[in-house]
Amino acid sequence: MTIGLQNKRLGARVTIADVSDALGLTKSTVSRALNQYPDISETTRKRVQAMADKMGYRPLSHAQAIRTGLVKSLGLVIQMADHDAQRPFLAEFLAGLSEGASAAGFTLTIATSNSADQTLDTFRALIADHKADGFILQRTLVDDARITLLRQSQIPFVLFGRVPSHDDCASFDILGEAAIGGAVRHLVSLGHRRIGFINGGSQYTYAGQREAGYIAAMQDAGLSVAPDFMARDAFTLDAGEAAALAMLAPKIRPTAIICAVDVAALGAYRAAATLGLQVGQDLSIIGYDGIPEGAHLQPPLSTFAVNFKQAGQSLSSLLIRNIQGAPAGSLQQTAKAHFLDRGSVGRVPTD
Amino acid sequence: MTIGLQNKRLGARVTIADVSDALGLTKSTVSRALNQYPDISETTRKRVQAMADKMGYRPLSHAQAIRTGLVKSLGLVIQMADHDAQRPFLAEFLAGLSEGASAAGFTLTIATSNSADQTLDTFRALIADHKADGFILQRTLVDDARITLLRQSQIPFVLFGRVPSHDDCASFDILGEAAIGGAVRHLVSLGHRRIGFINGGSQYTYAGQREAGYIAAMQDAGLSVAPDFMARDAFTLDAGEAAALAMLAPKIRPTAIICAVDVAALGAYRAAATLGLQVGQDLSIIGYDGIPEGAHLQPPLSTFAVNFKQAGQSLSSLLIRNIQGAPAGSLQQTAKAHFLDRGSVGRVPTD
DNA sequence: GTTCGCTCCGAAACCGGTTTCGGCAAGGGA
DNA sequence: TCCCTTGCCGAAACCGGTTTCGGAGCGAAC
Repeated sequence: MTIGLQNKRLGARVTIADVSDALGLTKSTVSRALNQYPDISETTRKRVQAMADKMGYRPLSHAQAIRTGLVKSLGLVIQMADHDAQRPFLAEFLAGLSEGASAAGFTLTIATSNSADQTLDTFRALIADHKADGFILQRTLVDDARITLLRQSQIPFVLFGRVPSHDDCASFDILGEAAIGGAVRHLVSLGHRRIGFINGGSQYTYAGQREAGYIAAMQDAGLSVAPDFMARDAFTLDAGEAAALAMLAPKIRPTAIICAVDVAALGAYRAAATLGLQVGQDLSIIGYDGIPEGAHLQPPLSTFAVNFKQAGQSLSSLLIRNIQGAPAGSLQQTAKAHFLDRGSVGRVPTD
Repeated sequence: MTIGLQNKRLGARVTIADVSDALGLTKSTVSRALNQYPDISETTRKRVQAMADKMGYRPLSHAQAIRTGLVKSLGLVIQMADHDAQRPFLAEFLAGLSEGASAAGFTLTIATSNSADQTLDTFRALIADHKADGFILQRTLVDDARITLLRQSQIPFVLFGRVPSHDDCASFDILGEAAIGGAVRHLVSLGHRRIGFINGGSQYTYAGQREAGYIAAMQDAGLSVAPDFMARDAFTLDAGEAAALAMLAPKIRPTAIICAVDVAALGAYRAAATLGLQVGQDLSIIGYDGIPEGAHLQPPLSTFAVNFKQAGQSLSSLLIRNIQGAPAGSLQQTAKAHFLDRGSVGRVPTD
């Protein structure tokens, strides 16, 4: 009999009650069957599953949420900043996050903010309204208030980056230290011995890692790490230009400069032009990030590209596992940046 | 007495029952009071509101959703494409959408797709699971399957663009025809009479509008619209270069070229360089979109910039009004692109 | 003094699921 | 044969809200 289906208006959603009515079972049995409860016989489990598929039943996630507490959504708060190297890759990053999320039946809830304070407020609001089961934190800071907030709220989260003071968090990161170390070794193999390093914003965790990679590789090569050959907090074109100019001004100057962020490398190109140095010949430059502008430079910038789509996928998959109960400490992954050798690197000039 | 609060564990969410208990009222009264029902006295309404504020009560949107049918979320499906001029502005666009949404208590649910077919599947999934109350459709097509799908699903949506065959939809759009028309008039005022036009992808609705703006302004100025001076479907750098080369090859060639999209203008720069033409002197070029690369060209590209943040805000606000019952036909807004006069335009060359 | 009509709130059903609890029937051991 | 598990499902409570319905209380009209 199809009693109970009669009063349904056409095109209305098929509920769990519709499925149970069609089978002559109760809602509870159907629910437990679909959720793999052990006290349902294999026979009826398959029967229920088949009927649910046939009728096109899809549970309403927000109806489930009120009992289970899971809204099946991942949260991302994008903080607007002028100088954000990840900006050109936002689409790829979102694509990765989205694919990783939807593969597990999760969706992506995003919000934006204009300042660090507003970011925290946004997090508080999203948490209070339980808009997401967990959050992705990109651009991690050495001292990151978001982590503190999420920790005390006991909400799952995953870091895009590694934070030394919170090394037990779930995280995914690109091995910046390995990339920069590789850059040093590559330059050394081309005969360079005076290699400068222009770092990015010290407040970000990546800066410490890339600097450590630089120093370690220099020491391994038996090269001195001269303070004059190191700059910090250059995460804009202008700052990169200024740092490069300062580094290149003395008589004894580097024959190669590694920039922790591509935008700083753009500034280094300008500095080279100002000083009449030919990039790739008189001065080798290696960047990091793989921003589109780098490809249009003359010569094109050799740099380390990051696969942001892959990063997004890994992050959402890690976060979902954390939400489903896996301990955060066991959810840590890393990947390598990919070197794009495009022309701004050459043998050490013979003078 | 605080009976009923005792068995609450610390830090647990404050529910509507907690509020009603604290006031000695029932859940239903509190609910109706907070939702401005007319059958609640002003006195108790204020009393309830005050207590709710004091206790920090915030209704769970997904708990409301199961009865009201509103999840208070706007959906956006981002289709990945290599040649998408809006890509660099995705962050601004999202910021606008997010601000407009959160101002009304809505959040943003986003998904990505890799093809038109997958986009439709994604929409179907989001609709089936009722993940959003309405959708934003950007990059509208002349023949847009998303519109058909959403129409027959009877889901609210708003277009970023105007679609002639669906002119009764809620929409926001930049007046591309006005921008291109303005470009023509500007060039005419500088003495140009042979003005070429390189259009973008014909499948997009913007192409028809910008072309119409070009033709109308040319005719208004008493200038002929030569077929040789018009190209279509150039939405990549290479295509723009090819179109510009073809247009500039004959003896009688345009002294100015208007490109419907900036990436095509990048190609036009290349073509000019190939032919030994100095941009801004021998050849004037005007673009449209305001992509970042344009600013780094020599000379910087004069182009029409779009305020994507504003667009996002308007779109989400229009969509929310539609969701709340306003007829789609009454929800149509337009805005103008902003001309950035940066150096790629000059007086007509005297030869 | 009834009756009528309002205003305002409580009781209870409802939304679409999940989860606890209890019980029936079949099977096994003593 | 009786009792005790065990497997399997139904009944009902529950989650956190919304909405319908009905009725108590009060003032005004007759």
